[in-house]
Amino acid sequence: MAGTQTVRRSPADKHDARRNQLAESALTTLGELGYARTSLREIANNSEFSHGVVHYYFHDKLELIVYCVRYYKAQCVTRYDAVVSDSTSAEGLLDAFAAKLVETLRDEAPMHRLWYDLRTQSMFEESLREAVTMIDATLQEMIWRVVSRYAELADRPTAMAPSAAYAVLDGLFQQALLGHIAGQPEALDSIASQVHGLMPLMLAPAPS
Amino acid sequence: MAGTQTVRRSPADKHDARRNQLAESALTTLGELGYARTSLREIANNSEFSHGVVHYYFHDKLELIVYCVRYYKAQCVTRYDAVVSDSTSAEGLLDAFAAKLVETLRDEAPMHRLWYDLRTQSMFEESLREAVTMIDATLQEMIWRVVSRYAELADRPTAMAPSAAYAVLDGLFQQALLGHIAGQPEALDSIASQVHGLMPLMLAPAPS
DNA sequence: GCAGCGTCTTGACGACTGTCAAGACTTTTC
DNA sequence: GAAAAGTCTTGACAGTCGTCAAGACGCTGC
Repeated sequence: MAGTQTVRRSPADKHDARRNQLAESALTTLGELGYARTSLREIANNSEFSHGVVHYYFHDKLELIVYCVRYYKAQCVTRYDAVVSDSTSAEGLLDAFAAKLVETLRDEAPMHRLWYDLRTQSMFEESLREAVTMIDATLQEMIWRVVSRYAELADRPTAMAPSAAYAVLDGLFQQALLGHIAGQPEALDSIASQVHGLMPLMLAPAPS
Repeated sequence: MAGTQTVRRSPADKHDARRNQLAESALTTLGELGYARTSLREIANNSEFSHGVVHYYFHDKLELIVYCVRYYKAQCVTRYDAVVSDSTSAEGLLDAFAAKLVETLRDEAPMHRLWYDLRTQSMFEESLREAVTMIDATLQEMIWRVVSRYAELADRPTAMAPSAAYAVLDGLFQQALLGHIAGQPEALDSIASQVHGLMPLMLAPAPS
């Protein structure tokens, strides 16, 4: 309460800062190794601390993982906001959206395979389910902002429910990620053209 | 070569039979626990053998897993063949296909979450990649047989590449599986109606 | 019955894991 | 500057894992 100036921060803030610092180290490790092969010692090795410190800031390994997942969400959710707000035509939005998809696929593949890993693990481990369900809903909203804005710019109503639109685009993205990681160079171009072909189908037929 | 009658089988056949028997025990365990949490001892517990026998029939844990994945494929690949061959109209095929999707989702959820688990793990573990890529291609062909037959019956050309059609339907299926396992009762009805809405979009617009 | 072979069990090994307690080091407080 | 509180390291624990060697069991051919 008192003394929280620019330099000096409250102990609670510092505590949270350390948790975030550990979360970032953990996310790096998780993105490299995947959920199953990531140990607390390996996470600590990728940070500037020793392995015991994790239990000072997190009660559990699971608490750390869930914290990481939620922390990661905050970075994801605004990814396409610029695409939505900056586009002035349906075609322009589509191009920008596809380009952003390709960019995120190329630059953040480890984070995305981690997401798919965690989502799949939640089918086996109930403790992950709540966080995963919440993020999945957030991602669906994110996609829907793109699709509904696309419909608005095209002056045509949407022809698909938000959940279906998300599932379908997610399927394309996941396939592209798989191909990209497997070393197929055509995966990036492929996702772009597939998205260009698919998005118009999400709108009601144009009044011709 | 000699003496292979109805009753007596060659040692090589018996060897293969044991491998398949172990593969089935392994698949049961993998479907319950997932790739990461499945140990060789647990697999052996779900069979009538002890944990050491695995190393008699398989060199590695990984060799067992890959063998399982390939073994599992043989059961998958013909799943929708009856749908394709028995349908006489586009609407009939669509209904049968959607019903089969719901049935497989309801009755074989563990096997499918295992498939998604292994496919995701292949993004981290290269040794799984070859088998996964091969199965993915086989599944894509399976889906394409459905879609192209659907187009044939509807007397309209397809408007989507095989890979896109597979990715899109796979996305819907995965979302439904996730919902179903998370205990959402509406997941089964939802996938049926979503597929009904999506499949017509895979064909070129009807000449009206 | 005995040797030989294929099959399977048992028990052990080294490595790795999450967890936690004991204490060292640093910072804050009075 | 001493005491107290907060922060971090070290080392150990119990457990699990994949792997493998040694040997037991059962079957076949002689």
